[in-house]
Amino acid sequence: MNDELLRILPRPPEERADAARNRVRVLEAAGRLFAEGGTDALSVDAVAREAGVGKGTVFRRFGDKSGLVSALLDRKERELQEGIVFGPPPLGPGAPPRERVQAFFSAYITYLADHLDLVRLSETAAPGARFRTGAYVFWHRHLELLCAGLPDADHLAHVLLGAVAADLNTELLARGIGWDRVRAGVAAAVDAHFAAAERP
Amino acid sequence: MNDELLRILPRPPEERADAARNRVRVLEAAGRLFAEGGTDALSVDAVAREAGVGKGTVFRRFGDKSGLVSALLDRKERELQEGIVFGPPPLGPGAPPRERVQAFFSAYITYLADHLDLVRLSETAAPGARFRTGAYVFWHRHLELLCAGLPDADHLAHVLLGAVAADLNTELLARGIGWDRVRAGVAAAVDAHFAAAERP
DNA sequence: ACAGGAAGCGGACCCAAGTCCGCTTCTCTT
DNA sequence: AAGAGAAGCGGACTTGGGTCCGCTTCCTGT
Repeated sequence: MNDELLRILPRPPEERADAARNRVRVLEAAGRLFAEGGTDALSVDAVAREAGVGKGTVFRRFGDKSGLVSALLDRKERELQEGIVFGPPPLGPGAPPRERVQAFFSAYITYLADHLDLVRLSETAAPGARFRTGAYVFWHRHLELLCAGLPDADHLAHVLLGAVAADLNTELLARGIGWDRVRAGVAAAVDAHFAAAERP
Repeated sequence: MNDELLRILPRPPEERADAARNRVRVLEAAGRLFAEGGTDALSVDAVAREAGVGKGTVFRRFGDKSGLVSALLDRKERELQEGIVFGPPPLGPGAPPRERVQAFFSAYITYLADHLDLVRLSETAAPGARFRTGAYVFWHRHLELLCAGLPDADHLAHVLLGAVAADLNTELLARGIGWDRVRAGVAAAVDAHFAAAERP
């Protein structure tokens, strides 16, 4: 009967065994290379060689370099995402929108500060890559919902996310604007928008 | 006597004749190629070939591809810059800061909409290129001065400029968010910040 | 006019991302 | 157990940005 069900309802196409094996090989290789040599060591060729796999395989698995790096970041991103969906307020559900937005940016900036190089790589490896990652879509949607009361929440969410773009903040860091000022600045921007909407 | 002066005060190193000739050749070639085939046709190799010049020459003149494209945009940028420095209010001097900021973004968005592809190329050709162009420095300084009364004008100026980044707006356009909504959204952001500062 | 040195020139070369395609491996079906 | 077809594999190849360096052109001082 189990067999019957399986035949009748062929499960969504699963990853083949060799494919799955190579996925973890590549990811482990990439992690190793990054740990040793930073983003400079992360050429696709080098990753493929270290993983003992052909270059084509890497691209087949991850689409492009940006996808590979995103996959590397996936675990950390998920932590944040779970905190948003299931965690305690103010990051999780339960607090008023304004506080949740503040909590999100505070947490995101921590995440960004911890992984700036990789995030930057994942956002700039291909032009426009930033906006197509699952993560971006998630953050945007989250903010859009929280800003539902404000004018054009869709656009506003994009603009707010622009303030935590990796290449901008790499530049700010280089110019001596530290994470404390970034935190304060972003918080001020969020407050400004919510305050504007709260008034007649 | 003219000769004397010239000898005593050797003018700042001028561009050599052949160099100047090649600069205009390259720029004209690039303009031609772009007019015909858009940004896709703008590979450095193609530009060099069209200009009848070696590839190395292009890089020597313009530094990198981003620099070449910036040079293409230079004329249009200057118009805006002159309007800011010498033109009539509210874009030029004389109007209150808030209105000047609004006027700037309005004008900038018009410029951006007219040259989105080229601006995008100049901002993304090299990672971080955006922040190093003379134009960006100019816009940033302008905004920073106008926002002098607000908290952390330096950071704020960067964040506001983030809202008119070319790759973001390319994406917004693709998602059906038109220039009218961008205009409104940016104007709202500016207003929110100024309003926040005007209150106790 | 000319000599010397700086500035410029060009194209071969390098590196890294991404594509292609003939071959191999897996998995499903009977 | 075996055959067939899909999925995956790998590495040669393409493309495009950027560097290098021996040669040429220009400008300056005499």
